[in-house]
Amino acid sequence: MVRGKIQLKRIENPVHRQVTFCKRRTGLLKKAKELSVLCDAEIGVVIFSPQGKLFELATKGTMEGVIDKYMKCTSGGCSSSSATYTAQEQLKPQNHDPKDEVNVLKQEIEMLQKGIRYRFGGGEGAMNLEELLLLEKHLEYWISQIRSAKMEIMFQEIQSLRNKEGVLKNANKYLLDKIEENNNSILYANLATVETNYSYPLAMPNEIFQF
Amino acid sequence: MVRGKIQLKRIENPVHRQVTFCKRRTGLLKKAKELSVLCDAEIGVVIFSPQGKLFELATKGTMEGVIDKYMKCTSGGCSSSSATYTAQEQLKPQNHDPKDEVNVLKQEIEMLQKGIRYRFGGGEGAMNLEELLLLEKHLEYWISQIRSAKMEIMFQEIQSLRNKEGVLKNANKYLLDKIEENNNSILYANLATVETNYSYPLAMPNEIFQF
DNA sequence: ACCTATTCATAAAG
DNA sequence: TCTTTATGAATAGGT
Repeated sequence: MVRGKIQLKRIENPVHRQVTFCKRRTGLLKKAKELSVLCDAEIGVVIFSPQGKLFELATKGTMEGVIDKYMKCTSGGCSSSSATYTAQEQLKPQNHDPKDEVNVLKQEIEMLQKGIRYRFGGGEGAMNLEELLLLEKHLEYWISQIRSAKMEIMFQEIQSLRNKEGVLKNANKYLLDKIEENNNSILYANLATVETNYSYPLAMPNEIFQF
Repeated sequence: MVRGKIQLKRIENPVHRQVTFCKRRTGLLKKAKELSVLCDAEIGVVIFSPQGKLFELATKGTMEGVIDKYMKCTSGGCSSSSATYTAQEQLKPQNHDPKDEVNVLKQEIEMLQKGIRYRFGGGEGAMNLEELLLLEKHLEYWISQIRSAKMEIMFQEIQSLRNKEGVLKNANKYLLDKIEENNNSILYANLATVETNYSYPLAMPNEIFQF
């Protein structure tokens, strides 16, 4: 039985890790096959165990076919333009919603990283140092943008939770005072009835009721 | 709502198929990432939509790395560490305390960035492409490490605050109930004194003062 | 390997 | 595309 949410960290117990690897590997390949069949997609999955053992799945053909297609896509243009970004103002996103910004920037970085990997390998399209410096600066900038956008979202959440905490604490304080007040009323009510009928029998110290 | 078991065949309705593709693609990549993290496996996933659009995920490095490793595995034996991947191994910090890790990595990055700026500018110490590639990979890795360490800390804070919130809410609820109870007791106390003609003026139920 | 309480993923609808 | 919701599917931990 699943106890609590899973933690997204490396499983330290080697036995558990091995069992989980086996189960989830099966699950992953099953999901991949399902996606391929249901949606008519070509999918390649490669899994290396920590020991370096290979597990693979290629739907609609061979893994080599998938790799070839992948190479063509990353070099040519399955995804959108990989034009050079030179104008500084293009670096500054107009969008001011942090979440959108994160997604946009993630995509941009992904694209650029693809570009770098490809053109880095040599060949006619290889980049020179100047181009590389520019790209690196762009990447740095974009990474910092993503990070600060994420930070902003998380800080907002933390701030909001802290505010909630404050409100609740005040509410607690108020309620405690209220209870105190009520207790005094009870005490008072009883003492009052006592005093009017018995002259002095029960002058008990109030501290008894101080909690 | 899911109606019955899924049929493992191509979804004919194009809208449904597109939606399902989007959802399941996300799910598949998430599962792959989880498997990689939990079990320390290197995984590459390549998905081509029916329209030929590429979606990819490579854990622990680049897709090129995965493909290289795959090629080596399928051609020769799958025995682990080849020289290409020794650098990657060395990147893994042994330290598992997030805060220390952040500081260490920050310093390393700062140092490296200084080094890059210096050696990038040309002159006798200028780096060649290979060195730059290695450095870029290091930077990418370290930046991601810092980010995830930060994320972990912040998530912990958020979790802690959420817990606090829950505790305080429960406390509030409890206190409100208590007030209700006290109010009833006041009513009871008054009624009692009237009815018994003050024979036992102070036999008040202790529970009133139990907090 | 099997079981099952739980969490997770997701199809359909809004 | 997002959110919601009801339900099927995956799976962690035990046996």
